[in-house]
Amino acid sequence: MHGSATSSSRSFDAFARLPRQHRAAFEKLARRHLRELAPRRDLTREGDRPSAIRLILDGWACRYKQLPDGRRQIVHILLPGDFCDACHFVAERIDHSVGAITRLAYAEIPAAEIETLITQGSELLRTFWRNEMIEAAIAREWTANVGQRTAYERLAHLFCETFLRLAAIGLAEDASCEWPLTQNDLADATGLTAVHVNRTLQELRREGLIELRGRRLALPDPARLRQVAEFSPLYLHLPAETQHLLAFR
Amino acid sequence: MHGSATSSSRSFDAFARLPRQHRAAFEKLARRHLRELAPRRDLTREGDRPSAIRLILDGWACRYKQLPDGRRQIVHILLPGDFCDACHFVAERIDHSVGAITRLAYAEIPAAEIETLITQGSELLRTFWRNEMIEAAIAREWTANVGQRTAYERLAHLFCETFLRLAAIGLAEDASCEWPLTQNDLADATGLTAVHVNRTLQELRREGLIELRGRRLALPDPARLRQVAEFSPLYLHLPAETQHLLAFR
DNA sequence: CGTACGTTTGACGTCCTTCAAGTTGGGTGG
DNA sequence: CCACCCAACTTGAAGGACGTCAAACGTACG
Repeated sequence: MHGSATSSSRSFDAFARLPRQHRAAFEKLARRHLRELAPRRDLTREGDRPSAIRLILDGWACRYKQLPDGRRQIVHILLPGDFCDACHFVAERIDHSVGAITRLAYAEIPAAEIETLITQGSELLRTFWRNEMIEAAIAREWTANVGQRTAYERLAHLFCETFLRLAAIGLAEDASCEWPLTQNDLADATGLTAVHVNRTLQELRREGLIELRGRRLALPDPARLRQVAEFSPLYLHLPAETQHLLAFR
Repeated sequence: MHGSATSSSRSFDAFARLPRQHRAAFEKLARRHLRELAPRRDLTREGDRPSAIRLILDGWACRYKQLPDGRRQIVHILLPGDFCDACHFVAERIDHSVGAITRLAYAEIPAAEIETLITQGSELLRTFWRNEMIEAAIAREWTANVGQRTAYERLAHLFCETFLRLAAIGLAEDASCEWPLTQNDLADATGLTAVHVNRTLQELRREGLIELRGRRLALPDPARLRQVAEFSPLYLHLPAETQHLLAFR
């Protein structure tokens, strides 16, 4: 049972990262612009003109780039509470696609409404800027991940990052979380083939670093996983109070 | 002769990307805060607290991430006119390092001075946001580059991107430009070894796609290079009037 | 209950790495 | 002006991580 559109949305606040004075207004707007999307459908296609700001309320999505010859690279995983096209005011065209991994619930807030909020103070602009900064930071880490680490380390790193991000928004209990990504998705995210991902996952299992079946991931030994991955969470720029989660600090 | 601190700074305007109403003020500030740095020195180290906004006036630098065991990944190349720590207001700690490739001339503008400018209008905030968005876009493209392309395509792509960025700021003539990166740097930027970079460069030369010696790069057949690299410049978000440069549109 | 999708396995090939040894060339000092 | 030096570049041989191809197996869902 992956994140159905309603099951997990109770446990966290998708608006928590917005400036305090805009939260209520934003939530009200969101309620008027709710949308849903089936798994494996595209939210955004490369070349689209941004026309609204979308906030993911429930489910997983991914940013990906597709080369002309079909090779696909997932470059970011979007989780509940993430903005998905916050570049409305600063880009003419979107340079990548966004695809739903699970069933998705999101709010699609028209540009004009955001514009109004922005005129009331620069906090929102800073929030979007900060969002963009964090995405850039994660993208840089992914470049390093794919460029420098072995398959084994690469997968370990992806598990660390995603698990910690989930934990930070309250979507992980004890040491386990949902895991809707297929081995194909993992391959596209790590620059490997599905076959090699499969063999490497088996190795991670054999070493007692992950348990993974039935769309669910557990991390029996987070400290060692983190060490294997050479994972350091600084680049996620998580709020201080979430830094202590599990062995991840 | 790479970009010495003064040689090439005449030909372009480092402040061109700033909002019109702030350009003059910015330039004045910059003149009061000029700095230089020797090649191969670090401008910023991972973990630093951002304390000023730096604008590169002349020379090349790079953002890079270093794993605990020494492996290094260059994740972005910084050229004249680029901001180097525009994250002052949105990050507690910097999550990567910035190193000078050539001798560097830059302006280091204290945070407080920027803060003053920002209170005069939201244009500057949007500019920084847009900057961050473009860096994120480039970082995503690099992830795809390292994750999906072969060594041959990867290097071709890096040449396309960097050449076009240089051309867009007037630092490329006919079809050639400075090229201060060593084969070691290229290796760190592409996730390859220096040995394999060397062999792959020879192949690119043999195919008539690049000429590279004495810190200078020429692209005899940009259209074919672009095709080999599957390069599409959308993600650079260059102003429309630069899109036509050479065969790159 | 069948079908489609995801996962697993095996054999084999290759792109890229590793290691180790030259060679070239720009810069510096005698 | 030549000798020297060091970094950058080049070359070869051998090995390994990961890719490709093809088939079989498991499992969720209509």
